[in-house]
Amino acid sequence: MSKNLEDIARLAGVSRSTVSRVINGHPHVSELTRRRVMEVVKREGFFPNPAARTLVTQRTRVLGFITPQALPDVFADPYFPALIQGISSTANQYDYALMLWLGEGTEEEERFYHRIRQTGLIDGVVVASVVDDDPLIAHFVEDRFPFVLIGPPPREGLNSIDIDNRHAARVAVEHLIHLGYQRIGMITGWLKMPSARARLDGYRDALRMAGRSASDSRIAEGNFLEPSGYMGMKMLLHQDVDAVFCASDTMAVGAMRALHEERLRVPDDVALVGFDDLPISAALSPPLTTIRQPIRRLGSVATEALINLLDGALATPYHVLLPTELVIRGSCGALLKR
Amino acid sequence: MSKNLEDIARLAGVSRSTVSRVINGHPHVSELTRRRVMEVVKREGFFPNPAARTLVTQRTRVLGFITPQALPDVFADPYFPALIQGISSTANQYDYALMLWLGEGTEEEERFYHRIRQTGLIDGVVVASVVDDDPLIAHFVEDRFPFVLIGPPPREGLNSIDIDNRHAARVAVEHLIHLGYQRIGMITGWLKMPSARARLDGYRDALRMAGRSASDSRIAEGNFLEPSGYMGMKMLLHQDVDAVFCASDTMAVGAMRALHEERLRVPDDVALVGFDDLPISAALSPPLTTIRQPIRRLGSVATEALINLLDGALATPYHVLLPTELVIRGSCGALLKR
DNA sequence: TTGAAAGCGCTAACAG
DNA sequence: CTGTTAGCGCTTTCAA
Repeated sequence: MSKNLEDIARLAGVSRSTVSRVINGHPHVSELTRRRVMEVVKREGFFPNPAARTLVTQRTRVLGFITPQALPDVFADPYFPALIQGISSTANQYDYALMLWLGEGTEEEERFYHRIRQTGLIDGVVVASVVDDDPLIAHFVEDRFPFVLIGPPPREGLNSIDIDNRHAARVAVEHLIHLGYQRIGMITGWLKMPSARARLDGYRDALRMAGRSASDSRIAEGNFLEPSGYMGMKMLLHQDVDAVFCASDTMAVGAMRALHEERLRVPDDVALVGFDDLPISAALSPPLTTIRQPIRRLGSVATEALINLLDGALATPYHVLLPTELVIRGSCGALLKR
Repeated sequence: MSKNLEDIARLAGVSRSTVSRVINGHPHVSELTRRRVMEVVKREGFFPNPAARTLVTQRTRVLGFITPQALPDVFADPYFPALIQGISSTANQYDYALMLWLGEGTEEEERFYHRIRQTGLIDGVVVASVVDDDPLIAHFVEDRFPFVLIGPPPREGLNSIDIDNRHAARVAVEHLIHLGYQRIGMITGWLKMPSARARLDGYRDALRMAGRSASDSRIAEGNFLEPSGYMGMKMLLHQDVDAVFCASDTMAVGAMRALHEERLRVPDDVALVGFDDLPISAALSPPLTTIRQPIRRLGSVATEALINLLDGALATPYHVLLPTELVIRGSCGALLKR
């Protein structure tokens, strides 16, 4: 049904190879033939069969995006859409298509990996949201399959990109310190994830640099989700905190719920800082002070890095940390005069 | 580097065709050879080159998912992740891979469509979040390219699936009516989207069936997003409403913000019902009464339909409306004794 | 039940 | 500058 190179060649009165050359923009084609061929190509709405092309070039111009963890559980929020938007738009910009694999948890990583590889048809992958020592990574390394990581801390031989979680967390906590809070607690993310640990480190950094001891009794372990924020806050209230840094806005919402339930006010009784800057965060009452991350950008930069890697133009090892921004709203109150 | 059929054939002492038969599970292969071949295949970790296979079969076992609108703007929320999870997991279940295209708004639909088609490598697509008479659809129809729609109202010759927006909205508003509210307003979604209009219709249905006139002055046009909920509520307050049905939870959050600002209480001064059941909705104060939609399921069912379509096993025209669920929480209060 | 051989549509090396 | 030709790795008749 659909025409092929041969048909176009015949229609244009040239050979198959000439049409191929024209289509691929090779030099050494007379301006006249080029024009004649292009005309037929346009008229017939012809485009080369990608499978055939792939068969010989070994390139598909398709990228993959993989998240082994079932994302919507971990990042119930705009993280995933924003990331994927960044990846998608950059891929398109460089004329790549995008394939997607979401882990489901129900399936062993081993099978997951096989599904990805057997599908073939991808030149390289962006991998996000891995837990530590994800076996997936080991496989990619072993198979020498091109990939770029989003999220994990820089490591030997891996190309990766992330936001500066540790620094961002430090900034958040320093904000509380500057405002005069004395007993600052933290509700952490899911500590199996590097980002969660980095934020915890940042919290400790801030306290240490302010000459305070970071008592572990003021640290509640959460998992990024709302209920864990609620429970974490309940727990921290026994520790008499006057401010809490939450490793996600979602947990901050949970913390607020706990506070409301106890008839405590934000920020008067307990101040709150979140992390993410969700769309709703500005609409909470009080509006949440939080850390904004350039998630979309994260996806874009990772994708660009991958494409460069495929072109042999990436200076490896490649490690980038994107800066974040403290967004000050009402949940921390003004300078305390204590 | 990677082995091919020929290599495996040699290793197993059979011909290329026999290996192909074994791999594709054809009958008429002796149990003995089958076993011998499979052993070599396993040992060598062999899998057939998908491009070569596609070249001859004209099938890729790859599905596409397309959303022409830049989703994160329209559905700032879990809609997108949930939908894509449903699609992805069902595709995987049937041993299909998934490709993704997100519209960017910056690009004309014409080019968008070409990008998709030229990439080739997909057997069919699931299309979500189209506005009315999206030119994309016309193209697919014209090219006889297999697709299933998520979201639009049933239409001649198109296979589509959706939740029953109209009925769901009616249920939501009837809930308010039963509770005794008298002046029920609505903040609509982006009326260019069929789902937004269907919800508006449902609102009118409920009022009409209760023998009330649906005064348009109590309808505020929004766009699904938080700020439009805020503004819509501000406007409706002039209309002296005692309850408001919001076409999205996100707008309900905005509405709450407006109410707080005016020092009005929910539900005592104004009752609120949302639509979506976001994770945070249960955590609002008061917790939001809302409509829960089976978004993940929507993706799954659409994908299954597409796969059946590809297998020539779909009874067309195919139109399905998935049921929703009213989730009653605190934002509507108890039965009023008026 | 198995093998030989013909293509699927394209790129690229080689001649001319 | 252009055409001829040999594959890329697989499926699928057709014979045996």
